[in-house]
Amino acid sequence: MDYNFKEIEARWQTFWKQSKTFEVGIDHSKPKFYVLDMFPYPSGAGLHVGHPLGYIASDIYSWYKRLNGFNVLHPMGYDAFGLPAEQYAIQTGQHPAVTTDKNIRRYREQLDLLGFSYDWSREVRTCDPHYYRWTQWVFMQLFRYWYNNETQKAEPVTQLEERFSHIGTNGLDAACSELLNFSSAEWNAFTHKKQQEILLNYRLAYLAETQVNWCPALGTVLANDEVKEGFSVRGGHPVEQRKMKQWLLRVSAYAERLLSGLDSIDWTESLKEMQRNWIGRSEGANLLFAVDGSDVTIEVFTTRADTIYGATFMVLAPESELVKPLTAPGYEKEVENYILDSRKRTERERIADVKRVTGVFTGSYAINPFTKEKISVWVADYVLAGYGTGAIMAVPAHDSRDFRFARHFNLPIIQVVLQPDQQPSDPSTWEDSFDAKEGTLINSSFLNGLTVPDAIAKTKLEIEQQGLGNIQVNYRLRDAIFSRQRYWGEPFPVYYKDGLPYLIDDAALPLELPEVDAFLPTEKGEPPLARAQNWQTKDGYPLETSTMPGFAGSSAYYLRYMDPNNSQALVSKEANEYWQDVDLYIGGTEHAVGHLIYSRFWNKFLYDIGVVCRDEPFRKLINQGMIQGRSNFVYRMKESNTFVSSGLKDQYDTIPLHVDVNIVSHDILDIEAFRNWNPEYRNAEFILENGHYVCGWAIEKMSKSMFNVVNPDIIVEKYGADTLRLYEMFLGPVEQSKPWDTNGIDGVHKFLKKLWRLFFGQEEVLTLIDENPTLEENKVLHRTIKKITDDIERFSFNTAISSFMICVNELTDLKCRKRAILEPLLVMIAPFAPHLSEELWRCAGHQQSISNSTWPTLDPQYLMDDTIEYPVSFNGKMRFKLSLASDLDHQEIEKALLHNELTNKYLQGNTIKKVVIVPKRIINVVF
RNA sequence: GCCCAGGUGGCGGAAUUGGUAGACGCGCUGGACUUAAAAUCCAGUGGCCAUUUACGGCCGUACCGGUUCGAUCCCGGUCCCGGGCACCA
Repeated sequence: MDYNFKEIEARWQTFWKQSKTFEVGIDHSKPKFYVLDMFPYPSGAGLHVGHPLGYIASDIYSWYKRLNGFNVLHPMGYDAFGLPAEQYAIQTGQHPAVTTDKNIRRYREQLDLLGFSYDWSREVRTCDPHYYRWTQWVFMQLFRYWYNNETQKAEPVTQLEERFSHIGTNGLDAACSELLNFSSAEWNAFTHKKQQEILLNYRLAYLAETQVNWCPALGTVLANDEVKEGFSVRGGHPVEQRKMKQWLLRVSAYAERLLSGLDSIDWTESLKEMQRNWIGRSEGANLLFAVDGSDVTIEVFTTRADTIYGATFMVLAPESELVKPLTAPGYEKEVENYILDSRKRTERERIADVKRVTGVFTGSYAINPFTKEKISVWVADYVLAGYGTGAIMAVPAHDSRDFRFARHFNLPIIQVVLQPDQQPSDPSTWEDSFDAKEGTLINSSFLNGLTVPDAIAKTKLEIEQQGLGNIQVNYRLRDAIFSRQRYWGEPFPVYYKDGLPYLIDDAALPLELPEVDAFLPTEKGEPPLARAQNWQTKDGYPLETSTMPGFAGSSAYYLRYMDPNNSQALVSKEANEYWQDVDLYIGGTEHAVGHLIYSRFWNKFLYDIGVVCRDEPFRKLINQGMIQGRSNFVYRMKESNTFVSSGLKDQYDTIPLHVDVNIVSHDILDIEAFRNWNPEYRNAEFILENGHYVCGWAIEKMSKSMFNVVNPDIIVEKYGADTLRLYEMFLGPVEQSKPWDTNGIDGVHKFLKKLWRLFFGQEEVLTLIDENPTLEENKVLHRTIKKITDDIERFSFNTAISSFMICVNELTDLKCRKRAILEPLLVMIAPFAPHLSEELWRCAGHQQSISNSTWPTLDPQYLMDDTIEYPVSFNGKMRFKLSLASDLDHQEIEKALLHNELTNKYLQGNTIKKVVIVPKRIINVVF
């Protein structure tokens, strides 16, 4: 019987669905295992072969765990709010809910074709009110809590109010926007409105003024990737930075815990490193600079207080509140113009563009608190308002940006750190700054001769003693801006009274997204929700018109899968305590700092308030690589409709054009299909080589515009889902990016056919032999068990498939048809090729699904070898192999070696200096 | 610019702890089967040199240098490509 994948795959997909094979529930008799994929955003383009890569890997692992006796939670859903659907809605007028639903259905169809073992009864969609009521609910809790630095945990704002009414801010150590001081008497005397304003200063969800990319022509706020060089991508209108009142989440309160939590989880070091950099903890000092002839003080944060004697000027961020008071008469115009100019640049452009040096002098002078020298105060956009205090002391000799600035504006440069083994030199001869992390201090009064670390410590001490500032731990991690001036997102459960925000009743959740007449901002530039009729509470108070950002819905979805239909809670205690946390999380690196920081924050907060039992949500994390496209090219002769085959193209004047990879096979163009592809090519002529038109190729991003998109549907149609699953894994390590090339797929397809033949031979009915296996057969099986188990454990699926190929080749050579060998092999292949395995399992006489069977046990006796083939090297070069009994000791090996005549040949009369013997590995003769 | 990852045959990749570089597969070449094709099977396949009996020799993991008996792997530097950089998700 032939391998008929179409029939087999349809049969088992139906079977799994009907018998709910992969639906799971709480089962205390089994250990739990939670395997999660980062849920997709259902885009209109559907899935291409790159998307399922991680899903296949996680599906294999889920099967593997299931076969090893675990109760495996393996769900899937959709991250369904987002800009593309809204953009499409603006263009076509179609409601985003409609297009999103359509896209989800398409995604589901494509996912179903691949035979994943998801428990679809747990599906979630972030845009579903039953789901987003819990996103809104978490937001409400964030509003109701503040962060106590003393207990390192979130606590109810009601308790904070109580505290204020008893002792005021006395002894309070809270995460807040602004440090406040008041007594209980003052608190009690404040109006209700004033009290609410103050509480907002502490809430974990709070309102604040932030910078946004404002496009006046479109009347809306733009995302960073909608802005290019100061203009909107859509329409090319000018974009400026504007302050706007927005919701923020006080993520920074959790900075220390987000940092230390990394030590307890099994993520790659590189990913942890990215998060550490994102959190950006730095120890330093806040230092106060007086201003000459003014009572304004400039506060700077510096990690390099030791270089204070080299601080020769100061720089304020253009957004700094100090700019205005420090602009001296006569300088207003210039400063004003500079600030207007800098508003045209996005933050990213300001950080990345180090070559362009811009800035303006304020006309003011600060006093260096140590040298007492007057130093000029400047405004420049390389200083960012969001980090530290929005002002810096510039040490041009030892910071490259400060150096370039000083050079450009002719400001003094003083060397204060001397590199080890060097003499002081005149900074005016320098080409660049010396960004000194080590060395000794010079030109620095009481610090002279100290090493950098010692000088830092001594300066800090001095700062504290003299009251010039304070020691401070600073984080680069910023509070997350949580408002979007968009339609297609979660509405805030918030209304305004007297200009202050209040939460709506819990009972009013979910607050559903209202209908609007257009998905655009209003004429006044308000967000789309301002268009909704009656967007207000029952009492007539206006509701918030912003919506939540994309990461809101994805921050706790892994919890909702544990208990997706619970209408009383985000997740029940029982479900959370059973499923606990995600054991394995697979997704792309593009989420390394965004989603993966926010959801850790979100989870820690829920942990603090007792909703979840685990402090960290994702125990182990694997980043899948991207699948790139492999584009094909045809070469058209200029000003003609003649195409030249790749090998001959240099003999003509040609331009390369992308051609659809789906009409090219092994780089040979299907000329007929090409002519039909585009009317323009109907009458195309070709210059062939060896009777073929050979295309050129290149590795590029997989995208429609490159005509290199390959859909899983086409592959499944032609080769079947099992082949696609296998091939995606065979392509290379999951974590690595690699190009998709359909040409190689024959190899794994042939392998599956060969596997099929191993069971069926030429017969119509499958008959396995119940004889005892030979030693050789057992060796093949157990070597494979060892290899496959190891490979799956370390997520090396590509090498696992190679091992299967080797195993099947060997068993085919041995003509093995024995049940005791082939059945364990089948169980191991089931995670990779589930349809084919179920079919053969059934044909072998089993009534139950193969998913109910057990992973084979390794018998180490079959791994032993009596002899070892030692590679013998001379001075590190492998020369010949020596077969020796495996139980020989060091001396016996050396003896055997010296008796071998080849040894003398390669010694060429030299005397042996040393023989290195690594047991069971290698022999190296040194002469 | 900063942070992270990667660079091995014609191609995807393997080498798990510093120990035989190129497993496995694609492609290519030759052969078997066939009227023919498909399918299947067998052999060869990093480069250069040698090949007149046969054993071969040299080079080679982006580039330069170092550590080591031994380096694709560790260290220092350079180049190239990909991802992220806070409103794409």
